[in-house]
Amino acid sequence: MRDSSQPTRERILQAAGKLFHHDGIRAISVDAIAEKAGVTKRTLYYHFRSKDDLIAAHLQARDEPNLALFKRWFDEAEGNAAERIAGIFRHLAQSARNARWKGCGFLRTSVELVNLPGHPALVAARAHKKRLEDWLCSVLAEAGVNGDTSSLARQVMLLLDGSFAVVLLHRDPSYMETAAEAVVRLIAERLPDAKANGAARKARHDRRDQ
Amino acid sequence: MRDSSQPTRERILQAAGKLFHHDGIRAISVDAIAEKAGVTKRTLYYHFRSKDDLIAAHLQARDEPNLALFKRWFDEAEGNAAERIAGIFRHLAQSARNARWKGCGFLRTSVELVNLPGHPALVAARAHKKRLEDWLCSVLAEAGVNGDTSSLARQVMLLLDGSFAVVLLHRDPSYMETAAEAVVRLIAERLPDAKANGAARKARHDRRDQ
DNA sequence: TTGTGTATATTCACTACCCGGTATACATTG
DNA sequence: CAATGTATACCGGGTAGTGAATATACACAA
Repeated sequence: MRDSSQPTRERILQAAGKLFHHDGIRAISVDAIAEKAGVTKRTLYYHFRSKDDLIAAHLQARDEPNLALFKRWFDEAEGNAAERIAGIFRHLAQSARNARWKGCGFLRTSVELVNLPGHPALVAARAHKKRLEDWLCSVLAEAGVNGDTSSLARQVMLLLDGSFAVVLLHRDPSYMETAAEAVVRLIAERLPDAKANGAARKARHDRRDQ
Repeated sequence: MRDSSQPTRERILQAAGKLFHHDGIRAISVDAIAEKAGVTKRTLYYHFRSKDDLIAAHLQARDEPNLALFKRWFDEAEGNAAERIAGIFRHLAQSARNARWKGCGFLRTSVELVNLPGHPALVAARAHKKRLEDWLCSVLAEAGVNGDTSSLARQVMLLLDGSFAVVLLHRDPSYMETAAEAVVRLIAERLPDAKANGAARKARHDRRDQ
């Protein structure tokens, strides 16, 4: 593929990203995206086979950067694993205070396409969430969490996606602080370096029994 | 309003409910609703001022029954408050195993209307979720939960709406069992009748200090 | 260097259709 | 008659997607 083709495709994806995020994929027309990108609709259809293809490509393009952002927030946070994961939620709360914040594009897309089971964008959305959950699972395992780390990672995902949904509905970012508290409570007592904590001692004891 | 007007209006609402739930509000046309209800579009517009009005009326009509269902699931469950709230999640998991299950209509509507901030349906959706959270809060308070019951109710709501979102995305009801586990862990250690539990003893001790 | 073929990239104008909502006339009932 | 419903037929506007022509860039031959 030629170099000069990249910018145009990128510009279309960027324009689509902004508009999709702001109004939702069904509310935005192909014409609006083309206009925002400064190209003709016909050019858009040269780079993408259909609107559905464009939606899928948009989510695929967001996968990596989104994951990287979460990892950066985790890396930059201080404290044990529980506190650092909670840090992600606090960063999210900060983002959600911006009026333009519109929740999670992957989640929203999966809702908007609920009646199209095989849609490629749904596949991309699921893959993204799965990758995030797997990363959380590995982080918890590395932190030496007792018991079933994959179950704990799923609980964190429930709180994360719950935050996206609830904050979008109520437009109240404080729910993300609430989620952060829950995350700490669920993880902290399972960490090996929990000090003088009855529950943690009991957990370690249980594990020794097996 | 006349008696004979009620069935027609009801039939329209019921048809709209089924179609909205199955495909989403933006994917369903007014014509489709009218046809499903067995009336002409003009009749529909006699009973409802606009499609937006119909959407809002639909959510308002679902508010009470939905709440009642959750309360019934709670009442019919056995065990302490934590177990009975977890019972709601297990009932939800059972529902979600049905292929026709499509998540929470209130949540989905709030996503589909994200670009229309003042939409009456959004008001209805928020009111419903608030009512549910308030009910949870009162249930927790009656169970004698230690500490901040409203914060705990918010955590349960995060897990509930997180379940709706995640299960809809992955089409995997087992996440609701995971949520049930998290609910039990978050609530149980705060219950006054927790036996020989170090964490619970600590919680009671903290409260005595204040 | 100049001409020519070819793949890439883009534009304008267009179709066929579906959408929410309505004007108007007709029916039923008290 | 008058109020409440219902039916047909229609409107303006927006939708995803396309046909045909054109512009650009570059390889290669004369």
